[in-house]
Amino acid sequence: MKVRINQLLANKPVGETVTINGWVRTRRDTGAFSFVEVNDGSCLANLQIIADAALANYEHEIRLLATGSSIQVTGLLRESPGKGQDVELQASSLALLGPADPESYPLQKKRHSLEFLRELTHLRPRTNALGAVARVRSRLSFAVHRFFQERGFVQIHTPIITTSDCEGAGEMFQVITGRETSVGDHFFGRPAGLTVSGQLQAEAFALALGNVYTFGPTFRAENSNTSRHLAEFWMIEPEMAFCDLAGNRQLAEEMLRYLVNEALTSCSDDLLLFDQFIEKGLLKRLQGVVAQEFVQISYSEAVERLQKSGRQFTYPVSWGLDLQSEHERYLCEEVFACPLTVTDYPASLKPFYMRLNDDGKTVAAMDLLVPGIGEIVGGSQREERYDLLAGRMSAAGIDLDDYSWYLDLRRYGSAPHSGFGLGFERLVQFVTGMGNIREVIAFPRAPGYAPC
RNA sequence: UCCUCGGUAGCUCAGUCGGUAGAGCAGGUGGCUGUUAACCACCCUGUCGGCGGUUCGAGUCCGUCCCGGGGAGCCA
Repeated sequence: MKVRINQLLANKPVGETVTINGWVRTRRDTGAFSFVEVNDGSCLANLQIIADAALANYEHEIRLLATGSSIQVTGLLRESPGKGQDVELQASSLALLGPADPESYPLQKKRHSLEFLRELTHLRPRTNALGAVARVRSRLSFAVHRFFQERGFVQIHTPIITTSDCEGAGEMFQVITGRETSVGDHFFGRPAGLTVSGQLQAEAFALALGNVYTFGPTFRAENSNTSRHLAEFWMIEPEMAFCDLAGNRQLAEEMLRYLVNEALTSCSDDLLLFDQFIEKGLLKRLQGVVAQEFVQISYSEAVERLQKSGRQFTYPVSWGLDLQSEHERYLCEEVFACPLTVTDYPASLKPFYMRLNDDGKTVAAMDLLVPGIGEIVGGSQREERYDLLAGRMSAAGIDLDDYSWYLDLRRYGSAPHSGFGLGFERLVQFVTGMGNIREVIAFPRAPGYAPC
């Protein structure tokens, strides 16, 4: 019976004959037999194979098995007399499927730096840490859908090629065919780009179906070279009709807590590895996120707190100026030491679609900041009042004709509505403790960087 | 894009005052052992990131470019 190692280690069917497939992590020889540790990607743990010298291919194949080789093993599962594992597989046959030349195979049975592994984008999922990231990411992705589906949200596949920019979301990649010969000769009849956000289109569906969400790739042509930016990343964007900023904030916090809890319960082995080797204290931090209420303050309160802190900052703090990274980090990491939502920013700092508050100066915006990463969620209540929206668009220099469809949503049956964007990779960073966002996506894209 | 710190063996790194390069791991060979980052012995391994300059002599000093880390801006 062909089984996966995670099943085998969970059920421990001692006395049964099973077949496993996987890649050799390390081999140790004794006089009469060899220990072969195999990993099949189903879990972090390896399975220890006992390959006896009596096997036909022992001398010319098994004893030469190198790290990275793929093998198929059939044998009897039995309790292990040694320390370090409960069960082991006594091989009755061991077939070498794909050898890996130890002279040239770049992955060794030791720890490599994450920077080095990044140069081996195609091989790094075979390592403990990057394999664990892939499993955690997959669980989180699934949990995102479960979270929304359990709450009656409808998933919308908003367009990847778009002709609507979303102000404040960054620069767009242009989409052209290569056949265009003159300016104005556009495949779509007008200039098009890769989406920087599905928000505007999601709003159209929220104002029809109530609660919707998108979860798809997003593209930003910004020349950002940081540990938390990618040119191609995945974003989750819920949009809710008849929902104000408070409800919006509540959903964001509930969602973050739900997803962290999902990782804690279904990826405990992988998280243990991160806790040990990637970020000491990760588990404690994540458990805190699940247990405690997040802090919420307004932008004005934040400015006040920063001014009264007595702390010397590089950048000035004054009402009307944007909060700098150092300010956000101070509040989030030192003052509160927990996820922090900052709301109601000055209108001048935020894009046109955010709803103007009654004070006439601020908008119903929110940024959810987490320690170590900074902004993980950015959202707002949307401006649902036609005149106010049109006014802010004009002030921003936007051609109203280009966005007449968006204004229509306010012209007919407009309703208060809210939504946010959650950067999926930043979530995976937060959950795994990975310091660089390029470690949490399979094939990262960044300025000057797209190797495969 | 800006600031800053780096780039030396397959990997992780050391290299003093400028005098021609080393360790651990990996790899190879042999030995030993229910081992588990196995262990012991021996062997192999270099465009010192590229180009140019200073110097009798450059891994080391200067210029420049490329690449990487950290920070900043932009944001998710």
